[in-house]
Amino acid sequence: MALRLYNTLSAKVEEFQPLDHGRVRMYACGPTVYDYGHIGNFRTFVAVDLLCRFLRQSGYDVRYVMNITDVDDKIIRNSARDGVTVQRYTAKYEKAFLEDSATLNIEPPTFVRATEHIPEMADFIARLQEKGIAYRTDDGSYYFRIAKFPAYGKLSKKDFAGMEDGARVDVDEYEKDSARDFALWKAPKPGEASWDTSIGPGRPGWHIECSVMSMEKLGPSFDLHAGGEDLIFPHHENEIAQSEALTGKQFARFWFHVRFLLVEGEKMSKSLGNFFTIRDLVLKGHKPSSIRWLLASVPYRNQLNFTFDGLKSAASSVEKLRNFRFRLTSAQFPAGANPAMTQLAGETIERMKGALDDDLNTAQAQAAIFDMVRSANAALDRGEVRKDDAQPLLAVLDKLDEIFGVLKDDDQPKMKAILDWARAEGREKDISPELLEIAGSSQLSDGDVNQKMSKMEAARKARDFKTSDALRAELVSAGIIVENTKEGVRWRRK
RNA sequence: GGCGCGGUAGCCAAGUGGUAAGGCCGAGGUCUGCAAAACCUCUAUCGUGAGUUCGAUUCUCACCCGCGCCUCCA
Repeated sequence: MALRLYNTLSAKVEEFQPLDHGRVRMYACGPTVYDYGHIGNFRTFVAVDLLCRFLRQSGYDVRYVMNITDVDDKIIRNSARDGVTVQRYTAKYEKAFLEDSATLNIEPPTFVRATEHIPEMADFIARLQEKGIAYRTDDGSYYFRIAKFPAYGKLSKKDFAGMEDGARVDVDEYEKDSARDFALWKAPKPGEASWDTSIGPGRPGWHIECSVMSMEKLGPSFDLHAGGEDLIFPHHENEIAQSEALTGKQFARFWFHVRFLLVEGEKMSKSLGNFFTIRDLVLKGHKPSSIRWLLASVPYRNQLNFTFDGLKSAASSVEKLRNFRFRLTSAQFPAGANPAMTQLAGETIERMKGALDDDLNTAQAQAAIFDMVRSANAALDRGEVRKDDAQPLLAVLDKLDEIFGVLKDDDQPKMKAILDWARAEGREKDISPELLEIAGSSQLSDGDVNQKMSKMEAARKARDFKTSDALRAELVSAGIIVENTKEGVRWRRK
Protein backbone atom coordinates (compact mmCIF):
# COMPACT_ATOMS: atom_id res chain seq x y z
CA MET A 1 0.00 0.00 0.00
CA ALA A 2 1.22 3.44 -0.81
CA LEU A 3 1.04 6.61 1.19
CA ARG A 4 -2.21 8.50 0.96
CA LEU A 5 -2.17 12.12 2.04
CA TYR A 6 -4.72 14.84 2.35
CA ASN A 7 -3.96 17.57 -0.15
CA THR A 8 -5.34 20.99 0.71
CA LEU A 9 -5.21 21.91 -2.96
CA SER A 10 -7.59 19.17 -4.07
CA ALA A 11 -9.33 19.01 -0.69
CA LYS A 12 -9.08 15.24 -0.93
CA VAL A 13 -6.98 12.41 0.32
CA GLU A 14 -4.82 11.36 -2.61
CA GLU A 15 -2.22 8.76 -3.27
CA PHE A 16 1.14 10.42 -2.92
CA GLN A 17 3.50 9.99 -5.84
CA PRO A 18 6.53 12.23 -6.25
CA LEU A 19 7.43 13.74 -9.59
CA ASP A 20 10.74 11.92 -9.70
CA HIS A 21 10.59 8.25 -8.98
CA GLY A 22 11.95 7.49 -5.54
CA ARG A 23 12.81 11.08 -4.76
CA VAL A 24 10.75 13.58 -2.78
CA ARG A 25 11.32 17.29 -2.71
CA MET A 26 9.57 19.04 0.13
CA TYR A 27 9.53 22.47 1.66
CA ALA A 28 8.14 23.61 4.98
CA CYS A 29 7.49 27.09 6.26
CA GLY A 30 9.63 27.41 9.33
CA PRO A 31 9.70 29.88 12.15
CA THR A 32 9.85 33.62 12.19
CA VAL A 33 12.63 34.01 14.71
CA TYR A 34 11.32 36.83 16.85
CA ASP A 35 10.73 34.88 20.07
CA TYR A 36 11.03 31.41 21.59
CA GLY A 37 8.95 28.84 19.78
CA HIS A 38 5.81 27.61 21.50
CA ILE A 39 4.20 24.20 21.49
CA GLY A 40 1.82 25.26 18.74
CA ASN A 41 4.74 26.00 16.47
CA PHE A 42 6.30 22.73 17.38
CA ARG A 43 3.20 20.71 16.78
CA THR A 44 3.58 21.71 13.17
CA PHE A 45 7.29 21.08 13.03
CA VAL A 46 6.96 17.70 14.71
CA ALA A 47 4.18 16.72 12.30
CA VAL A 48 6.29 17.65 9.29
CA ASP A 49 9.22 15.81 10.85
CA LEU A 50 7.05 12.71 11.17
CA LEU A 51 6.05 13.04 7.53
CA CYS A 52 9.63 13.39 6.40
CA ARG A 53 10.77 10.46 8.54
CA PHE A 54 8.00 8.28 7.23
CA LEU A 55 8.78 9.16 3.62
CA ARG A 56 12.39 8.20 4.26
CA GLN A 57 11.35 5.00 5.97
CA SER A 58 9.17 4.25 2.98
CA GLY A 59 12.28 4.31 0.83
CA TYR A 60 12.22 7.81 -0.60
CA ASP A 61 15.26 9.96 -0.92
CA VAL A 62 13.87 13.13 0.66
CA ARG A 63 15.20 16.58 0.08
CA TYR A 64 13.64 18.66 2.83
CA VAL A 65 14.11 22.42 2.96
CA MET A 66 12.83 24.72 5.67
CA ASN A 67 13.00 28.48 5.70
CA ILE A 68 13.84 30.67 8.62
CA THR A 69 12.19 34.04 8.38
CA ASP A 70 14.71 36.44 9.83
CA VAL A 71 13.24 39.71 8.69
CA ASP A 72 9.67 40.89 9.19
CA ASP A 73 7.67 43.55 10.99
CA LYS A 74 7.83 41.97 14.41
CA ILE A 75 11.56 41.41 14.17
CA ILE A 76 12.15 44.97 13.11
CA ARG A 77 9.93 46.26 15.88
CA ASN A 78 11.45 44.10 18.60
CA SER A 79 15.05 44.64 17.62
CA ALA A 80 14.47 48.39 17.61
CA ARG A 81 12.86 48.10 21.03
CA ASP A 82 15.89 46.21 22.34
CA GLY A 83 18.30 48.49 20.57
CA VAL A 84 20.11 45.72 18.72
CA THR A 85 20.58 44.98 15.07
CA VAL A 86 18.12 42.73 13.30
CA GLN A 87 20.90 40.26 12.74
CA ARG A 88 21.86 40.10 16.36
CA TYR A 89 18.26 39.89 17.45
CA THR A 90 17.35 37.01 15.17
CA ALA A 91 20.56 35.11 15.85
CA LYS A 92 19.48 34.56 19.43
CA TYR A 93 16.09 33.15 18.54
CA GLU A 94 17.32 31.17 15.60
CA LYS A 95 19.75 29.45 17.93
CA ALA A 96 16.94 28.82 20.40
CA PHE A 97 14.79 27.37 17.63
CA LEU A 98 17.53 24.99 16.53
CA GLU A 99 18.10 23.92 20.12
CA ASP A 100 14.41 23.37 20.76
CA SER A 101 14.11 21.37 17.55
CA ALA A 102 16.98 19.18 18.69
CA THR A 103 15.37 18.86 22.11
CA LEU A 104 12.30 17.43 20.39
CA ASN A 105 14.39 15.14 18.19
CA ILE A 106 13.33 16.89 15.05
CA GLU A 107 15.67 15.84 12.27
CA PRO A 108 17.28 18.97 10.86
CA PRO A 109 16.14 19.87 7.35
CA THR A 110 18.23 22.04 5.06
CA PHE A 111 17.69 25.53 6.38
CA VAL A 112 17.50 28.61 4.21
CA ARG A 113 17.32 32.18 5.48
CA ALA A 114 15.40 35.05 4.01
CA THR A 115 18.16 37.60 4.51
CA GLU A 116 20.56 35.43 2.55
CA HIS A 117 18.37 35.56 -0.55
CA ILE A 118 17.58 39.25 -0.92
CA PRO A 119 19.17 39.72 -4.39
CA GLU A 120 17.35 36.64 -5.67
CA MET A 121 14.08 38.03 -4.38
CA ALA A 122 14.71 41.35 -6.10
CA ASP A 123 15.44 39.50 -9.31
CA PHE A 124 12.27 37.46 -8.96
CA ILE A 125 10.21 40.61 -8.53
CA ALA A 126 11.90 42.26 -11.48
CA ARG A 127 10.93 39.31 -13.66
CA LEU A 128 7.35 39.52 -12.43
CA GLN A 129 7.35 43.18 -13.31
CA GLU A 130 8.65 42.43 -16.79
CA LYS A 131 5.68 40.18 -17.28
CA GLY A 132 3.34 42.92 -16.13
CA ILE A 133 2.32 40.96 -13.05
CA ALA A 134 4.11 43.09 -10.51
CA TYR A 135 3.97 46.85 -10.38
CA ARG A 136 5.87 49.53 -8.59
CA THR A 137 4.19 52.28 -6.63
CA ASP A 138 5.46 55.83 -6.24
CA ASP A 139 7.13 55.18 -2.92
CA GLY A 140 9.20 52.29 -4.34
CA SER A 141 7.12 49.36 -3.08
CA TYR A 142 6.12 46.51 -5.37
CA TYR A 143 2.83 44.69 -5.44
CA PHE A 144 1.47 41.58 -7.06
CA ARG A 145 -1.46 42.23 -9.38
CA ILE A 146 -3.97 39.58 -8.48
CA ALA A 147 -6.07 40.32 -11.53
CA LYS A 148 -3.25 38.78 -13.56
CA PHE A 149 -3.60 35.43 -11.87
CA PRO A 150 -7.11 34.08 -12.42
CA ALA A 151 -6.50 30.96 -10.38
CA TYR A 152 -6.00 33.09 -7.28
CA GLY A 153 -7.92 31.50 -4.42
CA LYS A 154 -7.62 27.90 -5.58
CA LEU A 155 -5.81 26.74 -2.46
CA SER A 156 -7.91 28.53 0.15
CA LYS A 157 -11.09 27.98 -1.89
CA LYS A 158 -11.90 31.62 -1.91
CA ASP A 159 -13.75 33.26 -4.73
CA PHE A 160 -12.35 36.68 -5.43
CA ALA A 161 -14.18 37.19 -8.68
CA GLY A 162 -17.13 38.93 -7.12
CA MET A 163 -15.18 41.00 -4.67
CA GLU A 164 -15.39 44.71 -5.08
CA ASP A 165 -12.18 46.62 -4.99
CA GLY A 166 -12.01 49.40 -2.52
CA ALA A 167 -14.43 47.94 -0.05
CA ARG A 168 -11.77 47.34 2.53
CA VAL A 169 -8.82 49.39 1.52
CA ASP A 170 -6.40 49.66 4.34
CA VAL A 171 -5.50 53.30 4.78
CA ASP A 172 -2.10 52.34 6.09
CA GLU A 173 -1.18 50.73 2.82
CA TYR A 174 0.50 52.48 0.00
CA GLU A 175 -1.10 53.13 -3.35
CA LYS A 176 -2.27 49.73 -4.46
CA ASP A 177 -4.26 49.24 -7.63
CA SER A 178 -6.52 46.75 -5.91
CA ALA A 179 -7.17 46.13 -2.26
CA ARG A 180 -6.31 42.45 -2.63
CA ASP A 181 -2.96 43.02 -4.27
CA PHE A 182 -0.24 42.01 -1.86
CA ALA A 183 3.20 43.40 -1.17
CA LEU A 184 6.20 41.81 -2.82
CA TRP A 185 8.63 44.45 -1.71
CA LYS A 186 8.31 47.17 0.88
CA ALA A 187 9.90 50.56 0.40
CA PRO A 188 12.27 51.54 3.17
CA LYS A 189 11.04 53.44 6.18
CA PRO A 190 13.28 55.48 8.45
CA GLY A 191 15.01 53.36 11.03
CA GLU A 192 14.02 50.06 9.42
CA ALA A 193 16.32 47.46 7.98
CA SER A 194 16.71 47.97 4.27
CA TRP A 195 18.68 46.43 1.44
CA ASP A 196 19.87 48.10 -1.73
CA THR A 197 18.93 45.95 -4.67
CA SER A 198 18.42 45.97 -8.39
CA ILE A 199 14.81 47.03 -7.89
CA GLY A 200 15.69 49.72 -5.40
CA PRO A 201 16.06 49.90 -1.63
CA GLY A 202 13.71 48.24 0.78
CA ARG A 203 12.89 44.88 2.25
CA PRO A 204 11.02 41.83 1.04
CA GLY A 205 7.36 41.19 1.61
CA TRP A 206 6.48 38.15 3.59
CA HIS A 207 5.59 35.67 0.86
CA ILE A 208 8.33 36.20 -1.65
CA GLU A 209 11.06 34.45 0.33
CA CYS A 210 9.33 31.11 0.21
CA SER A 211 8.74 31.22 -3.52
CA VAL A 212 12.32 32.19 -4.20
CA MET A 213 14.03 29.83 -1.82
CA SER A 214 11.88 26.80 -2.45
CA MET A 215 12.26 27.06 -6.20
CA GLU A 216 15.97 27.71 -5.91
CA LYS A 217 16.50 24.59 -3.83
CA LEU A 218 13.83 22.33 -5.27
CA GLY A 219 13.02 23.58 -8.76
CA PRO A 220 9.91 25.30 -10.14
CA SER A 221 7.72 22.28 -9.44
CA PHE A 222 8.18 20.15 -6.39
CA ASP A 223 6.24 17.56 -4.43
CA LEU A 224 5.24 18.80 -1.02
CA HIS A 225 4.79 22.09 0.72
CA ALA A 226 3.94 22.08 4.42
CA GLY A 227 3.02 24.47 7.17
CA GLY A 228 0.49 25.39 9.80
CA GLU A 229 -3.13 25.71 8.76
CA ASP A 230 -3.09 29.46 9.25
CA LEU A 231 -0.69 29.78 6.35
CA ILE A 232 -3.18 28.54 3.77
CA PHE A 233 -4.35 32.07 3.36
CA PRO A 234 -2.81 34.39 2.53
CA HIS A 235 0.73 33.08 2.68
CA HIS A 236 0.51 29.93 0.62
CA GLU A 237 -2.11 31.32 -1.72
CA ASN A 238 0.27 34.15 -2.46
CA GLU A 239 3.23 31.86 -2.91
CA ILE A 240 1.28 29.96 -5.52
CA ALA A 241 0.26 33.15 -7.28
CA GLN A 242 3.79 34.55 -7.46
CA SER A 243 5.42 31.34 -8.42
CA GLU A 244 2.98 30.04 -10.97
CA ALA A 245 2.46 33.46 -12.52
CA LEU A 246 6.18 33.62 -13.13
CA THR A 247 6.96 30.11 -14.27
CA GLY A 248 3.67 29.03 -15.76
CA LYS A 249 4.23 25.68 -14.08
CA GLN A 250 2.56 24.07 -11.14
CA PHE A 251 4.37 25.13 -7.97
CA ALA A 252 3.94 22.60 -5.14
CA ARG A 253 1.80 19.56 -5.92
CA PHE A 254 0.78 18.49 -2.42
CA TRP A 255 -0.08 20.97 0.30
CA PHE A 256 0.21 19.59 3.80
CA HIS A 257 -1.33 21.68 6.57
CA VAL A 258 -1.20 20.96 10.26
CA ARG A 259 -4.14 21.90 12.44
CA PHE A 260 -3.76 24.22 15.39
CA LEU A 261 -3.77 22.74 18.83
CA LEU A 262 -5.69 23.73 21.92
CA VAL A 263 -4.22 23.98 25.38
CA GLU A 264 -6.41 22.68 28.19
CA GLY A 265 -9.34 22.92 25.79
CA GLU A 266 -8.81 26.53 24.86
CA LYS A 267 -7.00 28.40 22.21
CA MET A 268 -3.48 29.09 23.31
CA SER A 269 -2.91 32.73 24.04
CA LYS A 270 -0.78 34.80 26.31
CA SER A 271 -3.79 36.49 27.85
CA LEU A 272 -5.30 33.16 28.90
CA GLY A 273 -2.05 32.17 30.55
CA ASN A 274 -1.92 28.93 28.62
CA PHE A 275 0.89 29.91 26.33
CA PHE A 276 3.89 27.62 26.62
CA THR A 277 7.27 27.36 24.99
CA ILE A 278 9.16 24.10 24.97
CA ARG A 279 11.43 25.53 27.60
CA ASP A 280 8.51 26.47 29.85
CA LEU A 281 7.39 22.86 29.88
CA VAL A 282 10.82 21.46 30.57
CA LEU A 283 11.26 23.93 33.41
CA LYS A 284 8.08 22.51 34.88
CA GLY A 285 9.77 19.12 34.84
CA HIS A 286 8.26 17.59 31.69
CA LYS A 287 10.49 15.47 29.55
CA PRO A 288 11.13 16.30 25.90
CA SER A 289 10.13 12.77 24.97
CA SER A 290 6.75 13.27 26.67
CA ILE A 291 6.19 16.47 24.75
CA ARG A 292 7.11 14.87 21.45
CA TRP A 293 4.99 11.79 22.06
CA LEU A 294 1.97 13.88 22.98
CA LEU A 295 2.39 16.13 19.96
CA ALA A 296 2.71 13.07 17.74
CA SER A 297 -0.17 11.16 19.27
CA VAL A 298 -3.00 12.93 17.47
CA PRO A 299 -3.11 12.81 13.66
CA TYR A 300 -1.98 16.12 12.22
CA ARG A 301 -5.33 17.10 10.73
CA ASN A 302 -7.20 16.76 14.01
CA GLN A 303 -7.33 19.30 16.72
CA LEU A 304 -5.02 18.22 19.52
CA ASN A 305 -5.89 19.18 23.05
CA PHE A 306 -2.58 19.70 24.76
CA THR A 307 -3.01 19.21 28.51
CA PHE A 308 -0.79 18.62 31.49
CA ASP A 309 -2.65 15.41 32.20
CA GLY A 310 -1.83 14.47 28.64
CA LEU A 311 1.83 15.17 29.23
CA LYS A 312 1.88 12.90 32.26
CA SER A 313 0.03 10.27 30.32
CA ALA A 314 2.52 10.55 27.48
CA ALA A 315 5.38 10.16 29.94
CA SER A 316 3.86 6.91 31.19
CA SER A 317 3.32 5.66 27.66
CA VAL A 318 6.91 6.30 26.65
CA GLU A 319 8.01 4.70 29.89
CA LYS A 320 6.04 1.60 29.03
CA LEU A 321 7.76 1.30 25.67
CA ARG A 322 11.19 1.92 27.14
CA ASN A 323 10.56 -0.66 29.85
CA PHE A 324 9.63 -3.19 27.24
CA ARG A 325 12.76 -2.51 25.26
CA PHE A 326 14.79 -2.66 28.43
CA ARG A 327 13.27 -6.00 29.28
CA LEU A 328 14.10 -7.46 25.89
CA THR A 329 17.67 -6.24 25.91
CA SER A 330 18.54 -7.05 29.49
CA ALA A 331 17.21 -10.56 29.95
CA GLN A 332 18.56 -13.95 28.95
CA PHE A 333 16.27 -16.19 26.97
CA PRO A 334 16.44 -19.88 26.18
CA ALA A 335 17.70 -20.78 22.73
CA GLY A 336 15.35 -21.08 19.80
CA ALA A 337 12.47 -19.10 18.43
CA ASN A 338 8.77 -18.88 19.05
CA PRO A 339 6.90 -18.62 15.74
CA ALA A 340 4.13 -16.70 17.46
CA MET A 341 6.56 -13.90 18.25
CA THR A 342 7.88 -13.75 14.72
CA GLN A 343 4.36 -13.50 13.49
CA LEU A 344 3.48 -10.84 16.04
CA ALA A 345 6.42 -8.73 14.97
CA GLY A 346 5.50 -9.05 11.31
CA GLU A 347 1.87 -8.16 11.87
CA THR A 348 2.79 -5.14 13.93
CA ILE A 349 5.10 -3.81 11.23
CA GLU A 350 2.26 -4.16 8.76
CA ARG A 351 -0.22 -2.43 11.03
CA MET A 352 2.12 0.47 11.68
CA LYS A 353 2.84 0.95 8.01
CA GLY A 354 -0.82 0.67 7.13
CA ALA A 355 -1.72 3.28 9.73
CA LEU A 356 0.91 5.75 8.64
CA ASP A 357 0.15 5.17 4.97
CA ASP A 358 -3.37 6.23 5.80
CA ASP A 359 -2.71 9.96 5.91
CA LEU A 360 -0.25 9.57 8.78
CA ASN A 361 -2.60 8.07 11.32
CA THR A 362 -0.17 8.22 14.19
CA ALA A 363 -2.80 7.27 16.77
CA GLN A 364 -3.34 3.93 15.10
CA ALA A 365 0.35 3.33 14.68
CA GLN A 366 0.75 3.85 18.41
CA ALA A 367 -2.14 1.51 19.11
CA ALA A 368 -0.42 -1.15 17.01
CA ILE A 369 2.78 -0.96 18.98
CA PHE A 370 0.98 -1.10 22.30
CA ASP A 371 -0.90 -4.16 21.22
CA MET A 372 2.38 -5.80 20.40
CA VAL A 373 3.98 -4.75 23.65
CA ARG A 374 1.12 -6.17 25.66
CA SER A 375 1.17 -9.49 23.81
CA ALA A 376 4.93 -9.78 24.01
CA ASN A 377 5.02 -8.83 27.70
CA ALA A 378 2.43 -11.49 28.39
CA ALA A 379 4.55 -14.01 26.49
CA LEU A 380 7.58 -12.90 28.47
CA ASP A 381 5.67 -13.42 31.71
CA ARG A 382 4.80 -16.92 30.57
CA GLY A 383 8.39 -17.64 29.58
CA GLU A 384 7.44 -18.14 25.97
CA VAL A 385 9.98 -15.80 24.44
CA ARG A 386 13.13 -17.39 23.04
CA LYS A 387 16.53 -16.02 22.24
CA ASP A 388 15.87 -15.50 18.56
CA ASP A 389 12.62 -13.62 19.22
CA ALA A 390 14.23 -10.62 20.82
CA GLN A 391 15.77 -9.30 17.65
CA PRO A 392 12.59 -9.13 15.53
CA LEU A 393 10.64 -7.56 18.37
CA LEU A 394 13.35 -4.99 18.92
CA ALA A 395 13.36 -4.31 15.19
CA VAL A 396 9.71 -3.34 15.39
CA LEU A 397 10.49 -0.90 18.17
CA ASP A 398 13.31 0.55 16.13
CA LYS A 399 11.03 0.93 13.16
CA LEU A 400 8.49 2.73 15.30
CA ASP A 401 11.16 4.94 16.72
CA GLU A 402 12.50 5.90 13.31
CA ILE A 403 9.23 7.82 13.11
CA PHE A 404 8.35 8.76 16.67
CA GLY A 405 11.83 9.30 18.03
CA VAL A 406 11.25 8.89 21.76
CA LEU A 407 12.82 5.62 22.84
CA LYS A 408 16.40 6.69 23.22
CA ASP A 409 16.55 8.09 26.71
CA ASP A 410 18.45 11.33 26.43
CA ASP A 411 15.90 13.41 28.30
CA GLN A 412 18.14 13.96 31.24
CA PRO A 413 21.02 15.77 29.48
CA LYS A 414 18.57 17.81 27.43
CA MET A 415 16.79 18.90 30.58
CA LYS A 416 20.08 19.69 32.21
CA ALA A 417 20.93 21.97 29.30
CA ILE A 418 17.66 23.85 29.73
CA LEU A 419 18.24 24.06 33.45
CA ASP A 420 21.60 25.67 32.76
CA TRP A 421 20.02 28.02 30.26
CA ALA A 422 17.37 29.11 32.75
CA ARG A 423 20.02 29.88 35.32
CA ALA A 424 22.02 31.87 32.80
CA GLU A 425 18.90 33.81 31.89
CA GLY A 426 18.05 34.54 35.50
CA ARG A 427 14.91 32.44 35.47
CA GLU A 428 15.59 30.55 38.70
CA LYS A 429 12.06 31.21 39.89
CA ASP A 430 10.69 29.14 37.01
CA ILE A 431 12.76 26.06 37.83
CA SER A 432 10.57 23.37 39.34
CA PRO A 433 11.61 20.80 41.93
CA GLU A 434 10.66 18.13 39.39
CA LEU A 435 13.20 19.44 36.93
CA LEU A 436 15.87 19.63 39.58
CA GLU A 437 15.18 16.06 40.57
CA ILE A 438 15.49 14.70 37.06
CA ALA A 439 18.35 16.88 35.96
CA GLY A 440 20.09 16.12 39.24
CA SER A 441 20.08 12.37 38.80
CA SER A 442 23.38 12.69 37.00
CA GLN A 443 25.04 13.31 40.34
CA LEU A 444 25.60 9.58 40.55
CA SER A 445 27.76 8.21 37.79
CA ASP A 446 26.93 4.91 36.13
CA GLY A 447 29.86 3.40 38.03
CA ASP A 448 28.51 4.64 41.35
CA VAL A 449 25.12 3.23 40.59
CA ASN A 450 26.49 -0.14 39.50
CA GLN A 451 28.55 -0.37 42.64
CA LYS A 452 25.57 0.27 44.88
CA MET A 453 23.52 -2.12 42.81
CA SER A 454 25.93 -5.00 43.37
CA LYS A 455 26.09 -4.27 47.08
CA MET A 456 22.32 -4.28 47.16
CA GLU A 457 22.19 -7.57 45.29
CA ALA A 458 24.70 -9.16 47.63
CA ALA A 459 22.63 -8.08 50.61
CA ARG A 460 19.49 -9.46 49.02
CA LYS A 461 21.15 -12.78 48.31
CA ALA A 462 22.14 -12.92 51.96
CA ARG A 463 18.52 -12.04 52.75
CA ASP A 464 19.70 -8.96 54.54
CA PHE A 465 16.71 -6.97 53.36
CA LYS A 466 17.30 -4.15 55.75
CA THR A 467 20.60 -3.31 54.10
CA SER A 468 19.34 -3.87 50.56
CA ASP A 469 16.25 -1.74 51.11
CA ALA A 470 18.37 1.06 52.49
CA LEU A 471 20.60 0.97 49.42
CA ARG A 472 17.61 0.95 47.15
CA ALA A 473 16.08 3.91 48.95
CA GLU A 474 19.34 5.74 48.51
CA LEU A 475 19.33 5.09 44.78
CA VAL A 476 15.69 6.00 44.40
CA SER A 477 16.21 9.30 46.12
CA ALA A 478 18.99 10.00 43.63
CA GLY A 479 16.54 9.56 40.78
CA ILE A 480 17.42 5.96 39.96
CA ILE A 481 14.71 3.42 39.37
CA VAL A 482 15.68 0.00 40.62
CA GLU A 483 14.04 -3.21 39.46
CA ASN A 484 14.63 -6.66 40.90
CA THR A 485 13.09 -9.04 38.42
CA LYS A 486 13.07 -12.71 37.71
CA GLU A 487 15.25 -11.91 34.75
CA GLY A 488 17.80 -10.16 37.00
CA VAL A 489 18.35 -6.78 38.55
CA ARG A 490 18.44 -3.63 36.48
CA TRP A 491 18.25 0.08 36.88
CA ARG A 492 17.61 3.20 34.90
CA ARG A 493 17.37 6.87 35.49
CA LYS A 494 14.09 8.55 36.21
C1' G B 1 -21.94 37.14 7.51
C1' G B 2 -18.82 33.59 3.96
C1' C B 3 -15.95 28.94 3.96
C1' G B 4 -14.32 24.74 6.89
C1' C B 5 -13.51 21.22 11.15
C1' G B 6 -15.10 18.79 15.49
C1' G B 7 -18.40 17.04 19.81
C1' U B 8 -16.80 9.04 21.43
C1' A B 9 -15.68 6.17 28.75
C1' G B 10 -12.74 10.28 34.75
C1' C B 11 -8.83 12.42 31.08
C1' C B 12 -6.41 12.08 26.06
C1' A B 13 -7.98 9.78 21.58
C1' A B 14 -8.76 6.20 16.93
C1' G B 15 -12.57 4.08 14.09
C1' U B 16 -16.69 1.70 11.36
C1' G B 17 -23.67 1.03 7.94
C1' G B 18 -24.15 -4.52 11.57
C1' U B 19 -23.90 -3.12 18.79
C1' A B 20 -16.82 0.82 19.75
C1' A B 21 -8.75 0.68 18.80
C1' G B 22 -4.99 2.38 21.98
C1' G B 23 -2.84 5.26 26.09
C1' C B 24 -3.32 7.44 31.06
C1' C B 25 -5.84 7.30 35.65
C1' G B 26 -8.94 4.24 39.13
C1' A B 27 -10.65 -0.58 41.48
C1' G B 28 -9.74 -5.79 42.22
C1' G B 29 -6.39 -9.86 41.34
C1' U B 30 -1.61 -12.68 39.83
C1' C B 31 3.70 -12.52 40.47
C1' U B 32 7.15 -10.66 44.35
C1' G B 33 10.70 -10.79 51.09
C1' C B 34 9.16 -5.70 49.95
C1' A B 35 9.19 -2.14 46.05
C1' A B 36 9.29 -1.62 40.81
C1' A B 37 8.05 -3.70 36.21
C1' A B 38 4.63 -6.92 33.88
C1' C B 39 0.13 -9.63 33.20
C1' C B 40 -5.34 -10.58 34.02
C1' U B 41 -10.35 -8.65 35.07
C1' C B 42 -13.74 -4.39 35.50
C1' U B 43 -15.35 0.93 33.65
C1' A B 44 -18.77 4.18 27.04
C1' U B 45 -24.38 2.49 23.39
C1' C B 46 -20.53 7.39 20.55
C1' G B 47 -23.69 16.22 21.85
C1' U B 48 -29.55 16.69 21.34
C1' G B 49 -33.93 15.79 18.27
C1' A B 50 -35.89 13.82 13.83
C1' G B 51 -35.29 11.12 9.21
C1' U B 52 -33.27 7.24 5.62
C1' U B 53 -32.31 1.89 6.43
C1' C B 54 -33.64 -4.80 8.04
C1' G B 55 -30.01 -2.21 11.08
C1' A B 56 -26.58 4.28 12.42
C1' U B 57 -22.01 6.13 16.67
C1' U B 58 -20.92 5.82 11.36
C1' C B 59 -25.59 8.70 5.97
C1' U B 60 -29.30 13.20 5.75
C1' C B 61 -31.65 17.48 8.13
C1' A B 62 -32.34 20.72 12.32
C1' C B 63 -30.62 22.48 16.88
C1' C B 64 -26.95 23.22 20.93
C1' C B 65 -21.73 23.61 22.09
C1' G B 66 -16.39 24.07 20.87
C1' C B 67 -12.61 25.40 17.23
C1' G B 68 -10.23 27.40 12.69
C1' C B 69 -9.54 30.71 8.29
C1' C B 70 -11.58 35.22 6.14
C1' U B 71 -6.24 41.05 9.47
C1' C B 72 2.08 38.78 8.21
C1' C B 73 -0.65 33.84 14.71
C1' A B 74 2.31 27.16 13.44
